[in-house]
Amino acid sequence: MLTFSEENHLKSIFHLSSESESGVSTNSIADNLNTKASSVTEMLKKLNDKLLIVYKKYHGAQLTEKGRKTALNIIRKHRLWEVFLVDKLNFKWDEVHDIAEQLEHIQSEKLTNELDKFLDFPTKDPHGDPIPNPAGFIKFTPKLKLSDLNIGETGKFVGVKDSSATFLKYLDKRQISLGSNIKVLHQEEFDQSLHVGLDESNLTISIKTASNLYITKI
Amino acid sequence: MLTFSEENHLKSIFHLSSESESGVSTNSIADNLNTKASSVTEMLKKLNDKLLIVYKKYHGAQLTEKGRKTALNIIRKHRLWEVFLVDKLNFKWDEVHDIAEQLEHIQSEKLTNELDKFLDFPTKDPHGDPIPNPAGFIKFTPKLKLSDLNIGETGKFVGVKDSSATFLKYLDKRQISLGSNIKVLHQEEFDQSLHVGLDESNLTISIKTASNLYITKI
DNA sequence: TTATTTTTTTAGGCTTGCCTAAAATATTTT
DNA sequence: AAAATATTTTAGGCAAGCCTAAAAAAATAA
Repeated sequence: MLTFSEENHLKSIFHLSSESESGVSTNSIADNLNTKASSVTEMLKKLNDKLLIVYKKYHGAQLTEKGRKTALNIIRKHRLWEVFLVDKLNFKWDEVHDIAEQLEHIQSEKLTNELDKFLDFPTKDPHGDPIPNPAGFIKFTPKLKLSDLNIGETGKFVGVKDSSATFLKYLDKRQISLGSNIKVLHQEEFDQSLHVGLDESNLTISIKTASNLYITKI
Repeated sequence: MLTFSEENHLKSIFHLSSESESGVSTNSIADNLNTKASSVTEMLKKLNDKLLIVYKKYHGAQLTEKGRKTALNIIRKHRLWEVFLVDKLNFKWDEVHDIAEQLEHIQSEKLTNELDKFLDFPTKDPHGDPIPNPAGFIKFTPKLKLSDLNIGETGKFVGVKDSSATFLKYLDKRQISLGSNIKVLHQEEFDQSLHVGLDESNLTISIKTASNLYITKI
């Protein structure tokens, strides 16, 4: 049985691992969890002793297989609860994160699996992120950004890089929603902003926005 | 924002209050929460400072209006989640308590109220206990026990006093379920056990069992 | 490759929530 | 009402998880 703090550190290490090949740095974890490096160091020692990570002083942390499974189970719960909140309780996609951060720590394998069944075994959360299966398998899809497309190409909007409430609400306002097909029509030389076609209408989005939208090429 | 421990103490005081008119004793809270009296004393001081209880040294604790509202909100969440687990996720009534003990601490008013709506505003939890409304109003029904009935009288089984998994599973085995009408046919002089009629069949139940079954007279 | 800067760890401190043992108070018995 | 018992509080300690400041190590720049 892990504490909330231990679980949060594992989750953080998992998320940061995708960005760097080798060990995850102490500072990056501290930033991610809004704590201090010294607190993280303490925790890394503890997780190392519990065989959840491999930690070498001054060289960051890497999840062991056990740690990875544990992290993925937490992420599984987080994402299933997000689906529950949106699909069953009328929450918007920008309102679910903080509540799921609490719910992801509830300990009951049966609960998780019954919830999964109740939701009809969803494969993606409301932000398009994949939901790990009970065995800890997760289906990653290559992360292409809208900003990676060439002029004339079309992408299907399948996920967000930045899932802050601010960004999600902005997408709602622009009526950019998961599943939309977006065609890159033109790029402004001055500020790299993109003119795109979405449904029947055209709109302009900044390069910053475009690089936060995950797409699959069509 | 209260800690889990503060919430648990408030809940405990609320439950124990129904049994004693005046202050709830330190020891009874310690027993209830499986901690020690000295730990409870500390917490009572803290809750007193936060105006959630009135605590006088050596004279136990009583909830303030604020404390009562807070306790009832926790109980509301606990019981709504129990309904969710049984009605939506196929849990048995003896399996839900421990999970609801975790879920009751989730902080989101919107979540609680949306859950309530999703469950179609239930008034009772799976053990027959009333669910407080958002304002902290709770509908108590007089607690008559099956053992209080006279020979020949009939009661409708509406709740359990002891809601331990052991007792609940025992009731399942005897096919005694919420809503059943139970007629007291005869009482054994030797051990006070009761012969009762339930549906089409007759059965014998111990006086201990009978005093754990809440009924309303028919 | 030495000096400077950045990152990480160590040392020591704080709060919360728990504990045991001893002291204080309240309750019950005689 | 005094003595005996039971309950509650105080005192002091411990682990977890956080912090700041100083020391150590690693990375970068000169």
